[in-house]
Amino acid sequence: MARPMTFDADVVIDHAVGIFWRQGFAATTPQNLVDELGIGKGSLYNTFKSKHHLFTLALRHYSQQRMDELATGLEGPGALKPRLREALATLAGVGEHQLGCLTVNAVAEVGMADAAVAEIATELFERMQEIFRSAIKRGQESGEIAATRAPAAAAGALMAAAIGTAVLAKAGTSPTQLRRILDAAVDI
Amino acid sequence: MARPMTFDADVVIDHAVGIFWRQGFAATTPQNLVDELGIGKGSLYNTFKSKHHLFTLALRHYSQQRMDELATGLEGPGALKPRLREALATLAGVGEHQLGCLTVNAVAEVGMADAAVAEIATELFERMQEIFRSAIKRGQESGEIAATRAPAAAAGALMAAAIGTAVLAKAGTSPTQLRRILDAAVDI
DNA sequence: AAGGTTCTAGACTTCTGGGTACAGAATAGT
DNA sequence: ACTATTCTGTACCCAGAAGTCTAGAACCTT
Repeated sequence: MARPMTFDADVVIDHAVGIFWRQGFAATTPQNLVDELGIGKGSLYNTFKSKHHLFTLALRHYSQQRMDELATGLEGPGALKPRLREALATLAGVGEHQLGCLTVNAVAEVGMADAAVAEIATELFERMQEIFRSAIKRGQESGEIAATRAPAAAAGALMAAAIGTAVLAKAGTSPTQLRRILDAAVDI
Repeated sequence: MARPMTFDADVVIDHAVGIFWRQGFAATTPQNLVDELGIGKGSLYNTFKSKHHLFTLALRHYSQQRMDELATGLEGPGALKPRLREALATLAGVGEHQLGCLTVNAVAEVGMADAAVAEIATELFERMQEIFRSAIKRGQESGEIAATRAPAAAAGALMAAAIGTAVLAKAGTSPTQLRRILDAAVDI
């Protein structure tokens, strides 16, 4: 018994991800959002409360999507290393957008000063490490990776490499060089 | 035949590094700078032209300082690996400020959108990789590191690990965990 | 088809970021 | 001591960021 919303909030959040990704949080104005999302300011603030809140929603959406992608990308039979390489390259956006990782950007921009962002980022990093860890463990069981290495620490190193590569990608490092770095990182 | 400046520009720049490091570029207001630097707005804009220009000066100052530190830290005789570990930990600010790396933060915040920042960052990354590369080469000559590895690629991987660790540090990861990650990364 | 309710567009308001202008203070040379 | 010059501090300015408010549109129920 009331007028229904003319847009799908999830679609808008998904769209907002791209905007924040390109511009960062501070550099994105409400006007930017209104223009690009194609909804009015009233709807924006009615539905999402504030720019900051929309940002956290976008960040969370992005994190989950990325981690699901990573998990499925590493699963399945066959050689692990090429899968790892590909997964890292995808995470860092090598060769396509070169925008780095939204979460990494967010952490670097606001860091601990923003509790909500810090929490989402911490969650993502934990999940990422866990995904890497289990992949490494599987690799060790199949004999592809030396069993001498502690999976947790190696997973952490992989994660650090992924994050570092994302930053380098954003800084404009060439895809070929990024590939070489990833190859070296995966050869643990 | 004119009134002399009552402050040393280099000292102020050095001080500004800390402010930008803690708060980021966008989140730092001219008022912040005036308050913390202890100079008037007139002097600020007279001497440094704009907030952005001061930022680039601070960033450059920081980069050079950090890289000099890194280079001297890796020189000298003795085992290379502990030196590397220590150098990486210092770069990422493990256990002290945990603010990550100013340059990394800057890249993640503004990225390619700011040509000056991008240039300084690229320079720093190149120099960092070069320092790592020559250290690795020395390690190979002394037999501490397997000669099968390509120094350039390994240096890139080390750099990525350093950057990633800096981000993780800023995200609030515990020093002990960061140490473990660095240990794994250095064991290439 | 009428009414209650919720959504929408966008004009409007507030506030602050970033910077300028200017009056006065401190010097070195003469 | 006087002056030309450059520095300092502060009041001021303007644009735009973030958010509010309201008139009216769209829908569901009955």
